[in-house]
Amino acid sequence: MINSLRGMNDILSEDYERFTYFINTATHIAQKYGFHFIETPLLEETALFKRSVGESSDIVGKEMYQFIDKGENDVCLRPEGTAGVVRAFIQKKLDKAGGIHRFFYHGAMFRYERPQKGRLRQFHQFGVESFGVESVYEDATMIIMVSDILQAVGIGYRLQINSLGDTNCMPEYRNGLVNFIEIHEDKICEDCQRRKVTNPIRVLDCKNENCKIIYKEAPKLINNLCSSCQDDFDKLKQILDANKITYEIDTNLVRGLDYYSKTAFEFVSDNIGSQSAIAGGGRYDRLVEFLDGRPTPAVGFAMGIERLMELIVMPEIKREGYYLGAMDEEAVDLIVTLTHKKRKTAKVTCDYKAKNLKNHLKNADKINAQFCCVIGTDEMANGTIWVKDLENKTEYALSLEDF
RNA sequence: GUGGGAUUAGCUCAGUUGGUUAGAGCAUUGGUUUGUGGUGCCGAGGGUCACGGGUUCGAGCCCCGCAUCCCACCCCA
Repeated sequence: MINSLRGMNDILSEDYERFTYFINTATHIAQKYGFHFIETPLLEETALFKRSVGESSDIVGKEMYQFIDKGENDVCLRPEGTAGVVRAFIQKKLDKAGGIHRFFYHGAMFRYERPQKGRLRQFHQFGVESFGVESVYEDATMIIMVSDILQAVGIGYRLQINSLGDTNCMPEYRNGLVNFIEIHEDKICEDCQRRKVTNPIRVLDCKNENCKIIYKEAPKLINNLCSSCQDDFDKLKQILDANKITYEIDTNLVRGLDYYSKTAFEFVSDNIGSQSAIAGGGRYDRLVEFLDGRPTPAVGFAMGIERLMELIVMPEIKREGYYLGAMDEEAVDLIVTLTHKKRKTAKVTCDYKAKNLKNHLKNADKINAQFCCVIGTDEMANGTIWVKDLENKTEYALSLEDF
């Protein structure tokens, strides 16, 4: 038997119902916010991710499905959605066109990691990206949209926010942090010593207990923001307060992707194990120009659908459609014909085997049909079909023309 | 990539110190006082005990390897 590859799942039956229910709900909400669907390729040039997600990130460093194709191109299965959308945005010259462009997407992402609950090698994200809006109102709108989506599917969450600064204040802060790290260099873990060179901000996120204690004394970016970033962060909090979105400020929240600046946020759930981040996002004002576009402010988020799956509260399933069955072999042809006629307007399931009434009722009930319709000898004789509404238990005979 | 646990019917799980033919519930399927479901009763099918080796007279059980899942680390959605 051939099995699926490690960390790659089939989605069917009940899972598929949940999956599409989420996509449909999120799509509907994104459209209400004025976003438009965008589909980008699963395969992109490796350089795209190296330049956007960043060489120092774990994603690029060790988690990419990277290979050389038959045309000798260095390519990757996309590990996240933003890079491709930004590439498309630039390639279609929307950066030069100016104005505001808002997109949403959903689809498979690939990361070569060790799988566990809530972490797969092929997984699915729903995300949105907004280009051309500098205002922090847009950042808040992103957060509120995530909140709307989660609420719509019945998922509780905690929201953590932080500001990562911009080109004004971040470099200065980073220097200060590196100085601090160097003073304590002999006491921190190996990972942090590496991070000092590759991406010093990441040390704040270190899980090593010893390191955590040391970094309590470290300078905090939140206290070193330039006035523009500080104003935006204050405004963001004010907007969230005004819209009754509760949040926690997590000064150690540093997103793992290099392209973020200013607003960073993460939605977490306490009910799904250690892989608790269910949505994450933030502002990335520099990314478009990093990828050779005209400088364009941008902000977005992504949600991990598999992590949401078991939390989604599904709407009550309602009885729907018809079940047709025959009680005599001679009536089978007739109910098959009626099935095809009825399918033009309704969901219809047909049983090809003659059975007694009890069996048909059982079957109709099992598939959640609203009407169980049966033809037996009596009906054959007088040209009718027996119909029972399984919801309100009424039953009646219809002439075949009226059915 | 590192460490730990698990793997027995379609699903959820029992299975004694290693000892005849590996069980249950649910699901599937057949019958049922001969045309009334979601909730009766009786029966049936369904297992290479993940896979590959080893120890033993004998392995679901012990040992080694391997795959997958789960948990933790790392990191992220």
